[in-house]
Amino acid sequence: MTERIPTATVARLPRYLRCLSDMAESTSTCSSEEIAVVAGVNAAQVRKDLSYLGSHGTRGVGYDIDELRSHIRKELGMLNDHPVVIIGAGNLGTALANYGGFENWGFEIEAIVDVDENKIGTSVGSLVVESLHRLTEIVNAKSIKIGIIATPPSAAQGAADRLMDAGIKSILNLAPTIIKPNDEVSVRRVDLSTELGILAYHLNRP
Amino acid sequence: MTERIPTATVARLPRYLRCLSDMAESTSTCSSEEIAVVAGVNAAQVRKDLSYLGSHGTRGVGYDIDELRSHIRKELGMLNDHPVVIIGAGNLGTALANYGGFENWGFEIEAIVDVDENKIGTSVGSLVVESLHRLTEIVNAKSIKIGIIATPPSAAQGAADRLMDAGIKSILNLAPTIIKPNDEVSVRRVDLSTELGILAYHLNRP
DNA sequence: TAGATTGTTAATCGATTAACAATC
DNA sequence: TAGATTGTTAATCGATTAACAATC
Repeated sequence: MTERIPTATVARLPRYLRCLSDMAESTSTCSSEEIAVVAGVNAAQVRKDLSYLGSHGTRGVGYDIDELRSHIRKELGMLNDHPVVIIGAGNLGTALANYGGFENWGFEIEAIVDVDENKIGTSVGSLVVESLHRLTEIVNAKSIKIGIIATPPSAAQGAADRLMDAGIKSILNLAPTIIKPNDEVSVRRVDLSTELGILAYHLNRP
Repeated sequence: MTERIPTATVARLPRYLRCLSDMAESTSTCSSEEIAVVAGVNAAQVRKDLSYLGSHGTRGVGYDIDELRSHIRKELGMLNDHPVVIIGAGNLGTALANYGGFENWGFEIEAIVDVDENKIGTSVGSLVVESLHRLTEIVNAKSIKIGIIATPPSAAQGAADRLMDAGIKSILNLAPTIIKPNDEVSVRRVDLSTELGILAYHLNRP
């Protein structure tokens, strides 16, 4: 139960959670096969993934949906609040600050910072853009552990360095560049150009 | 050369391209080891990946950077233009329409559509938001093969259905929900909540 | 008990990496 | 030729899946 869960499994758990939410409306119990069909994966995969959370199913019956959902939420840390800071108040940073999808996961955008004097002080949703210089102060005051980089690529490494200096432990990098983390932080990168590039590649070879 | 390249390799090629751009400023040739260090992967991996493009290196010497870059670009289809349509003119769709990172890949946002009467007709960058009803017409007129779904989750499947009806072949789904594709299209999903969720999970177990 | 379904083991598959012959 | 580095094979590693005993 406390052993390390493979990242591939962690990445699938939110998907199961969504399927379970949908299923909860019509039934209170479900089989791995049913989850598998809705989630579009193999039933053995579902059972294996769920077994990392401990044994919460009942042989011959299946899984109690509500119980399973709360186990997954607990495992993913969704029961806690996770304050987040965004670096970069451009289009993408602004979109994220206004993005509704984070809240029911416990992610709350607590601050958005930028270096541009013209942006500092302007409103983004319910937030006011702060100066990057105040990053450490803000991170400490709000106990922020997660930062999102939404800067242009040229500024991304600088942003990452500032985040690491400020004591951030996890970084989501949305800038199309590779940043060098130190040993203390985990980084994940989402590169929309690469995603489109993979689709474009498959366009040519069906 | 024309054999199928593994998706994992396709996903790394853009990264190599970026490293090569950086290196091109100081040298005209480089080894797999040098690329590996900058890209943060294993040198054998680099050679294996590049070997899918055919043998373009020189033993004892390394790779010609310019030549390798154009081989990768060609393989990824970056030499062609790829018109793209965005469904959803909310914060995320607007951010993408204004996102500069796509152009040098040959991706051009040709249209952005929405169902909201209040949004239709308004400007987003150099585009005007069009009605979703005009999707097929626009897709045909501009020979669009790639669509990006930037709607709320509840509208994502409908958006996907419209895209497939219109003859779109590749879909990038940014809505936090799973869409059911037909056999004709390839779909990739980017879910920022899940990415944050994975980071949050790692926060608790270092 | 008979039927259903889990949890887990073992088999399979695919991706990564080490090693090294080929060769510049 | 000696040194360097590719391209590729074989070994390793990890993830997925099939199979089935356990058991509700």
